[in-house]
Amino acid sequence: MNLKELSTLLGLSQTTVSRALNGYPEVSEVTRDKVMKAAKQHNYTPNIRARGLATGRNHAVGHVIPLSTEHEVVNPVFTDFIAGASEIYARENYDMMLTIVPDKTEAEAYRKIAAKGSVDGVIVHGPKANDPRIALLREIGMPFVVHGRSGIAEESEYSWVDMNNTRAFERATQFLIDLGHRRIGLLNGLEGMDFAMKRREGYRAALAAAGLKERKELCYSSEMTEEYGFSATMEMLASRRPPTAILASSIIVGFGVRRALDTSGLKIGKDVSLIVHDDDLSYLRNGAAEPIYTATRSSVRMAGRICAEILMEQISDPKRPLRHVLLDAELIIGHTTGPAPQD
Amino acid sequence: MNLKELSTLLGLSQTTVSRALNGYPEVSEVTRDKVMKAAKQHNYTPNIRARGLATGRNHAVGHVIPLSTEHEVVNPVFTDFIAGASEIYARENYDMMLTIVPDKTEAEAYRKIAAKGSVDGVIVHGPKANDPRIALLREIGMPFVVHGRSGIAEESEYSWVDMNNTRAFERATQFLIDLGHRRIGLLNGLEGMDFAMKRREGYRAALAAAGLKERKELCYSSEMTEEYGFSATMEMLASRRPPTAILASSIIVGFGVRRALDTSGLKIGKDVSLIVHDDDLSYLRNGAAEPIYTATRSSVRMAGRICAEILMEQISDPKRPLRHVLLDAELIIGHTTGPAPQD
DNA sequence: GAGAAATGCCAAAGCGCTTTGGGGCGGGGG
DNA sequence: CCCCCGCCCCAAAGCGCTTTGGCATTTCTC
Repeated sequence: MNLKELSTLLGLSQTTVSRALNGYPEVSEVTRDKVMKAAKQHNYTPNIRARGLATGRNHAVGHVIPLSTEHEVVNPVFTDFIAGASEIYARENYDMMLTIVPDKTEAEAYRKIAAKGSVDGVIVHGPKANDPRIALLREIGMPFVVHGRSGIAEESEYSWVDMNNTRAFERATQFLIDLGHRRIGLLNGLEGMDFAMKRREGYRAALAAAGLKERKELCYSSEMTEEYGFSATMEMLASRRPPTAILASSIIVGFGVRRALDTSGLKIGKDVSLIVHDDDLSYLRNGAAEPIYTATRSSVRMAGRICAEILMEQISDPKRPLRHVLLDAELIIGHTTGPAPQD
Repeated sequence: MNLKELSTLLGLSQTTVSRALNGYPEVSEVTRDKVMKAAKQHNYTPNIRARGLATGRNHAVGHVIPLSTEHEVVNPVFTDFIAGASEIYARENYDMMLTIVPDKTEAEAYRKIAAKGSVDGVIVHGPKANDPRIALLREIGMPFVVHGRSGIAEESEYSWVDMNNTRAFERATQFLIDLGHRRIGLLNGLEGMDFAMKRREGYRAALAAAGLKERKELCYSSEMTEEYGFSATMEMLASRRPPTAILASSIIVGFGVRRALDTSGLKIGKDVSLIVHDDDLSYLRNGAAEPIYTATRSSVRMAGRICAEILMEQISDPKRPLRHVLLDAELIIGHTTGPAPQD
């Protein structure tokens, strides 16, 4: 069923039917009702391509999600981020186009997407500390929102939604120091990612404030897998001066830490304390009633919603001022932290 | 840059340029070369909507992924499935449209997608044991491939890619029985999902073969979260006759089991054995060199690739016979299983 | 009651592409 | 020398929609 068929069926012109459907004031309420009913009855939906061609607007946004070339892993937070974003898209009747791209060829992917002209805007995932995509997108002139930030570009020059990584890890570290811990391991995300840099800064700041030095042998950074959590912890535990507390950049890494401690016969929250960052993923809830892990928490699904909302805004009126949203992570106390053991 | 501009720039007609670009034989090689070069140089890509309008083919496929309404969780295997599928799409220059839909309104979502006409085919995720979507899609007449199967429809009437859930869980159960286990807990996926039914069948078959009865109090089914693994295990352990082995439907559930065992002071692989199903997710690798968990393993990323390939086939030639791919899961031995403890 | 202002509808152009149905031009066969 | 056939290329139609500009018809104003 297309517009033409529907309109002849109704004995009206295509113009009128189109206008009735799109809420233009030039048609009477009686006609509009009739049209609406007929459309519903015949399950008519305007062909999105044709509409896009005619209006120049696509009612679609793109997500380009980077695939770590080295490790072939796509960040598991995307499911929830996208779930959040798609709530908004559904409401606004927007489509979501997904492209998974090896991180090396990302820039090219954006260019291609822009040239194909099938989306009205994009969301940038996983910004590096020094990310060329921001400049690229500004040059192309396509609306975009960054999930996170990138150290290199002026923050005021693009829209972003980020959590306060620095502050979160500063507080977590501080909390451990207050509990008497002096040797605190950091299992950070992949070096080069902006969020990882910022977390390390927070960690470092808290240490400095307590007059402690950052020790290189306690700082790891890698793709955030369970195996990484395990092996890095094992390595630290085997060292001459093992940590009494560990900061892990994700709950999955935390799983690995837990396994390493078990394997080593150490009691979590007693022999070694653990704080994880918790993205509040739906399939990785940090406990039901009561949190299991002490964690810095910030919902990535919420971030998805906000990103999408801002992007919609930006698309519908490109003149709108840029938006910057900094989400605060809460520090929630679970069962994996306790006072530093006396030695 | 559009076709018109490019063609006047070259002093050729739009027809010729279009044909040169699309590999039609009616243009000379010399001209084709010139056109290709110019296109590359000016970063020209045909507007996808216009092409779609003209050809009736969209060069896009849809993924509708169900969002568990009750639990608001989207299955974490999608990241890897989609990563696999998108390898194929990238190769064929297809776009991927993603829609996340509360599972209640899925049927409607498919209808809408069909009416909008923006994709050439879809992949069906998370089929229920009794899933109306298959009949619906056949009725609509849109090419589709199911990831998994659905008990209700004739398997020969649609294309699917599934792993051998029944066989995998039968083997795993068998393996535990051979180790002397008699009380084996099953932490299955959500009841109603086809894969969960099939896994339970396998479990039951192995028990029956050994002359054992399936015990209701040892069979759980739920959304596959860590918390579920934990609490179900705790519950079983607290019962009069706790299990000596547990079968978990995902590695994440397995994490929860591990935590429950730790909490209870039980040694995994000694006091209680554990086998998990491992979808071989990139961010949840079951160990690096050596597997940690004893597991039934089947790569969901591979399944994604195969689904996408079959769908492409089906789209390019709808007359092609339907395809059915049954992937076998391997049983890999890790450190979480051992002989049943003597009591 | 005549002119002005709404009101409700329509015809046609145009978005950027593919594709059908020619048409000019050079070369080989009769 | 003429004709016909390939080889290359082109003009124009059409995909399904929105939107501009315009034309009746009705309602209002004085």
